Amino acid sequence: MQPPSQKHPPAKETIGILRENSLSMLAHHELKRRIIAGEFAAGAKLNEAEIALALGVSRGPVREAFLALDQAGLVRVEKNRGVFVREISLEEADEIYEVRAALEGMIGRLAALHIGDDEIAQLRGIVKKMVALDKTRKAGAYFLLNVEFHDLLARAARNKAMLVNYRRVINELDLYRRETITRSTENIPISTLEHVAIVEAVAARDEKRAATLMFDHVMHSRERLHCVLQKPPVRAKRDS
Amino acid sequence: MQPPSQKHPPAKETIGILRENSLSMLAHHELKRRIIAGEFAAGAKLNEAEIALALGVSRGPVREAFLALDQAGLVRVEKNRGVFVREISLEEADEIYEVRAALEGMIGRLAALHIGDDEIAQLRGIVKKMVALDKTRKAGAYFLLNVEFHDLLARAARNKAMLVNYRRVINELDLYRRETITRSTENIPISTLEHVAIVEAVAARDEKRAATLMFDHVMHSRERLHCVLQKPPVRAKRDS
DNA sequence: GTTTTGCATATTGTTGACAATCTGCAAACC
DNA sequence: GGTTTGCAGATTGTCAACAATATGCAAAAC
Repeated sequence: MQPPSQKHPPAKETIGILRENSLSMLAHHELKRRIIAGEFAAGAKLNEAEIALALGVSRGPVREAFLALDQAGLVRVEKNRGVFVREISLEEADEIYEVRAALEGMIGRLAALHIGDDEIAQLRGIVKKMVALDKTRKAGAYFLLNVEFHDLLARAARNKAMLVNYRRVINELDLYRRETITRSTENIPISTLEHVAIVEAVAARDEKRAATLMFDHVMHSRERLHCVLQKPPVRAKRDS
Repeated sequence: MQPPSQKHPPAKETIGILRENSLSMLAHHELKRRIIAGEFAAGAKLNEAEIALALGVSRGPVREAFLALDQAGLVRVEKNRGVFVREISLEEADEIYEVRAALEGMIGRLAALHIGDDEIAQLRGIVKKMVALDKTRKAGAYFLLNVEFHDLLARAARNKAMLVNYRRVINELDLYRRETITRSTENIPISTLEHVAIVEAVAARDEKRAATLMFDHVMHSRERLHCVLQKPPVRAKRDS
């Protein structure tokens, strides 16, 4: 990538990273990061040669990363046409919210069983910051706290398979939420109340209540999203 | 792969498949099929060159397929060492069962809302065959009916995201179940009774009951697995 | 006898070249 | 004028060669 004739090129650090990860994996992680961070427009075409050049590798590893990202649901691959950042429609987001609700319900149940006291304290700290933010109504800061809150609970569930599945679903949802540019702040107080109730249930080791509260919290979030978009939720009726 | 000088090489059929799928995708699907079918031993090393030769393609597409299969949780990739058919430990299987229970609960709920009368009839047909099998105690045939039963319900939920996630989890579980070679048949009657109850709840459009029954059914399946293995389920206690 | 070192082999990681396909535009045709 | 046909350029799909790494074995060292 660059001549090795430099005082101390990242050296030990870089060499360690290169030892563990192939260029494909590096490309995979970097592209994943950029997509989630929103550095590519939704539906944007990702040019193989261009990205290979930008990452300083050849097209092979980039192609391998693309296939992996396709499985992760972050890009869409069309034969002979290219790969595109996945676009999530409102209908798809609704479906994914239902998957998330199922997972979060179980996460609440498991967290109530396995969470440690230190983690409960951390949850309380996050909620405290959320309450403080209610006054300022800063959507960006609240969003980050919300992500941290739910990820902490997901880790507290002590279930690696659950954590992997949860994060994949969250990544897909972020792909959509990125499109609803600036999210409304009017619902923050309600959401915060729900978070408070969840922490109490988990801290009380009440698995049934934690599961129900988490499930409902996600489904309410979905409804709140529709409120903001001023559209009724889809699939409320029965089809054949 | 072979000289084109043959009367009618698959022609239209093959050309159509080749038009839609790249060799990477073909390799991905074929390897996925073989892994799920159990044609590779658990933990077996998959040699790039060997498989490329067997599939009649070069190593490139095979490598791309490997990375995708890694994301799908079917193989494990170790840098500079190779890819191996993923081995699922009992502890991992326990975790995955909890993910599955969460998803199946939601599937029961959604299926009760959206399933069609024709599908209810199909479910009843499957259960009928299961009841008939109770007498013969053929584990293999029962296993296939069970897969069909749950997949039909998953499709009846009318949620593509849910279906994708459900099938991925099932594939991972099959990796484990394949190891518990011949499964005990003693629990078939109990499992069948649960299936009957589920169909009734779904047919009655009772979403709450369908959700609970499906969730419990999966968790009971997990317990039955442990019974057969004569080991207590893990993670019954609380860790820090 | 045990451990270590060094090589030979096999396998994976990466690359650049070539083939196949798509896209856009302009000329020809009706 | 509108449609079709046929390039030219760009992009993707595939391959085979080369580089880097791991593995196993034999010889040397202690």
